[in-house]
Amino acid sequence: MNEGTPREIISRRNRPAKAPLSRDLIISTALEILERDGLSGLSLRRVATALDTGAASLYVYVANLKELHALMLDRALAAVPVTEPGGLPWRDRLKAFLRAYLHVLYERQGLAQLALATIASGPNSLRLWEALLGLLKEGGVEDLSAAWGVDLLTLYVTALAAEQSLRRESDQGLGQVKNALSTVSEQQFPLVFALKDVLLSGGGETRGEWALDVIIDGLAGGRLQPATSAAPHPNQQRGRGGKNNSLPAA
Amino acid sequence: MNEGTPREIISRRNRPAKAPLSRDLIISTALEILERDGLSGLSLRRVATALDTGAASLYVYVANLKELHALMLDRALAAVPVTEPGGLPWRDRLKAFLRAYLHVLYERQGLAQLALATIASGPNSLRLWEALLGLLKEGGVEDLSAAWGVDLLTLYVTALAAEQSLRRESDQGLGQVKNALSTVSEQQFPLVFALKDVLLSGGGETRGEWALDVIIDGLAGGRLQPATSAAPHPNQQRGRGGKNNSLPAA
DNA sequence: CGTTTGTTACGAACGTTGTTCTTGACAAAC
DNA sequence: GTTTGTCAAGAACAACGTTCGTAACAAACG
Repeated sequence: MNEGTPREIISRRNRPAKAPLSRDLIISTALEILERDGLSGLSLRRVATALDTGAASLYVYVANLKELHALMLDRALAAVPVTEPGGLPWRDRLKAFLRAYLHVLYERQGLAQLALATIASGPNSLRLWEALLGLLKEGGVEDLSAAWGVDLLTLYVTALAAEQSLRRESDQGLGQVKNALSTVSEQQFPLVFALKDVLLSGGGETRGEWALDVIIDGLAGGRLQPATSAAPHPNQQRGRGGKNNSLPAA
Repeated sequence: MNEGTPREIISRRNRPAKAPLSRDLIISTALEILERDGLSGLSLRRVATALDTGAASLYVYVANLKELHALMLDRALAAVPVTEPGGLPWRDRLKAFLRAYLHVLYERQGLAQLALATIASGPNSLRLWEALLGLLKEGGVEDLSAAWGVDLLTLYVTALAAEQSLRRESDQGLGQVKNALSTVSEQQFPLVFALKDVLLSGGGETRGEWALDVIIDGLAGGRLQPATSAAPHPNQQRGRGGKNNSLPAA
């Protein structure tokens, strides 16, 4: 453990053309490979080859492939802006933020799938959490709902990006579902049969917009009071639509 | 392709103790291994070893590891019941259904992570889609919202189960976030600092219940009319709180 | 009964993967 | 000039998915 020694990672030997290895360089190179070849094309050995070195050399700067994944995710999340664009209402700002989040995940091939498999807890994740909490509290969402809402929103945005990312590799992803839907018999699954075209519609932006609206509606409108006790009332039917908000506990 | 020949997969040679290989047997064995060792512990070779055979033998019945994953997922989803328990209101039935769905995914170790990485289009998925569509339409959700809502609900339930499943491998999952949260400075991220305990609270059932309520609220209350055109109004502030439920179709 | 045919089982092998061990090279400190 | 600490990187290991070739066997055919 080198504690107390604030080591600089400057190149100690003067290599002529080859840049010295560093954590940042490894992360950048890995992100380039991820963007070019997708998540399945990313491996430690490929990163090492791109850096013109051996795979073992990377283990000085990165403990694990998992740790590299986490570092890559946090680095990529730096591209999500949190500065609010001005005097827009909180709901529009929240949607803009989530849209930007979704966009960053959707932009880089394989990043969303990486985000799903990685628990994000780096400094950039904290920055996004802070921004989300601020927006939710600004909208009048109470503390507990805001805290859990952060998790709900980030989790769903990530999952949505990953799903749409899977669909882009179209032949296996969308084609398989399309095939299954086209062979559905009306008698067995009448609703699926009737809506099979609608089920596949709305690719790309439209669907994400709609979904974000749904969740924000649920978060903002319900003014939810999650049960703080471990065992909530089983029949606590939280009121919807403004009516019967105060049911006596059954 | 052997079309027209309805081949029976009965054992052709009379093996004394060893059961004959079959697709179903492979799937069952794979699910057992998944439950015991998790997704990372599942491999074709392990399945083959458990079946007392070589890995190459499985390729007669299963084209791919990916295909085996899809088959496993569909088999596991057969455990989700769709029969409604009686005269309960649709909202309770929907929640019960989703709870059961979540439970099945959460029960088997690694199944949720498998579900996230696999595009489900087997017969059992169709069965669940049909049930979900029925429940949503019963609640007055219109066609387009219902169709997209099926995707939203299943995607989120899967992601939620996977997240909580990741947390069960506690030392890496939850501990990492807990660590990051404990070292947050109040000045840099005041909101995260203030809510750091709440952010981690509500493990297991409570959080899932709350999240399902939020989404159903958003789906049912908004009476959403997703924009069918590519460019919806930017300032269309859809009504909340039970008022103006009957928007004219845009 | 002998031969052919089609299918299943499975060892062997190939190319990758993540990770560790070990050796060698080099700059700085003594 | 020698020692020390750090980084680079080749070699090796175990495990992976997948393919190839071959042996075993039931059924069909002569």
